[in-house]
Amino acid sequence: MRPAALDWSVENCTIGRAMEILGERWTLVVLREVFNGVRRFDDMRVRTGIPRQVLTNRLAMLVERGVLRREPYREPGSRVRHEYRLTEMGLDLWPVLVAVLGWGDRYLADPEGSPLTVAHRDCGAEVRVALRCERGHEVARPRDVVPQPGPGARRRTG
Amino acid sequence: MRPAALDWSVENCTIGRAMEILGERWTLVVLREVFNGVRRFDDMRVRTGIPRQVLTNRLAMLVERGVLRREPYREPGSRVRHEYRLTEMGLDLWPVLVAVLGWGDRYLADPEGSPLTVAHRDCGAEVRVALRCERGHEVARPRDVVPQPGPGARRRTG
DNA sequence: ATTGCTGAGTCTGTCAATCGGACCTAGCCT
DNA sequence: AGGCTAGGTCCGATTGACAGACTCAGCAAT
Repeated sequence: MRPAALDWSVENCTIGRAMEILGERWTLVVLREVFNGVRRFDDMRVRTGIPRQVLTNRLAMLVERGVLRREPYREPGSRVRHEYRLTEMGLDLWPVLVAVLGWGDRYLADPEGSPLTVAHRDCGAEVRVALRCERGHEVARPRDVVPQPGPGARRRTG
Repeated sequence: MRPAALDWSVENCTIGRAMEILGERWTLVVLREVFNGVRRFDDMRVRTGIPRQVLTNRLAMLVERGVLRREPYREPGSRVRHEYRLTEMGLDLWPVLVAVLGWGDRYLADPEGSPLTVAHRDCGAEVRVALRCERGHEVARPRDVVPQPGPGARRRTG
C-alpha cells in the first residue's frame, strides 16, 4: 500500500524549517539554559561545555532568527554587558522543550531520575505535554491521529 | 540576581541526551516521514533531498538507538527488502513532532498556511499540544511554570 | 599610570560531518 | 546475457565542531 504522503511535496514543510533552527546540536541546550534563567555567555559556557566559538555562533543565529534578543545590563561596578532573553517566538518553544524533556526522562534518564522537572507555579505539580484536538478531546496514542495535507500543501512535481 | 540553576550540574540532563539523538539536522525530518507512512529508503531520499550517505547514517543511528527498527518485507516479484518502522520509543516522539510542527506553523509557514496538519481520527479536528500539570490544571503560559531540580539532580562540583 | 581581572569574545589548526556525484550489488524480469 | 531497481559505498570538496591560545574594554587595586 503506497502511502498517500508520497503525492505531496515537503519543500515548504514547517518541520523542516523549524529543524533548520532547532536541529543543530546545541540549540535546545542553549534554550534550556535561558528558560532556566541562565542568560549570560560565560555561565552558559561553563555549565554546558559548549565550545566558545560554537556558543557565539549559536547565540548569534538565535538572535538573527528572532528566538532570542540581546539586552544590555549593568552590574554595579562593571561596565555594560549583554544578556540573552527569549522573545515571544522563543517563549513559544516552551512546549517543544517540555516534550523533549518528557521523552528524555522516559528513555534516557539515569536510574535515580531526571535532574530537571517543571512544576506548575500555582500548585507545584509536575507539568507534562498532552495532545488535544480542537474540540477538546484527549488524544492518547499516536494511532488516534492522522496526518493530512494542510492548506499550504502542494502536489509533487517530478 | 543569580539564577538558582547555576548551582546544579547539567551533566546528566535528559534534554542534552535527547538532543544527541534529535539534534542532528535530519533526524526529525526522517521521523516526520516515518510518521507519515513513508518507510523506505528511496522514498525518503527523493522526498526530502537528504544525501544518501547522511540518510544511511541517520537511519542506522536511529535503529541503533532504538527509535526505529528494520523490518523485512517483500513486494510480489521483488526480492526481500527492508523498511523502517517506529518502535515504542519512536512512537513516543509524537508529541515532540507535534510541538515542533505547531511552532513552525506559527512562525515559519508560508502565507497560505502549513502543508501538513494532524487530525484526530475520531472527529477530524486539528490536534495540538497542550501543557497540563498532574493535577489536571491547564498551563497556558511559560511564566506559569517553574523549573526545578528533579530527583536525579546533582550539585555542581567545580 | 601601570598592572591585573573579568566577561565576552576572535584566531588558528585539527578532526569529524555534510553534501553531491559517481559507482556498486543482489535479485528479479525480459 | 543484459537491464532495472532499491539500497547502498566510495570519493573529494566544503562546512561545522572542537580545544587552546590570544584579544579587548573597562573597572579596580597598587
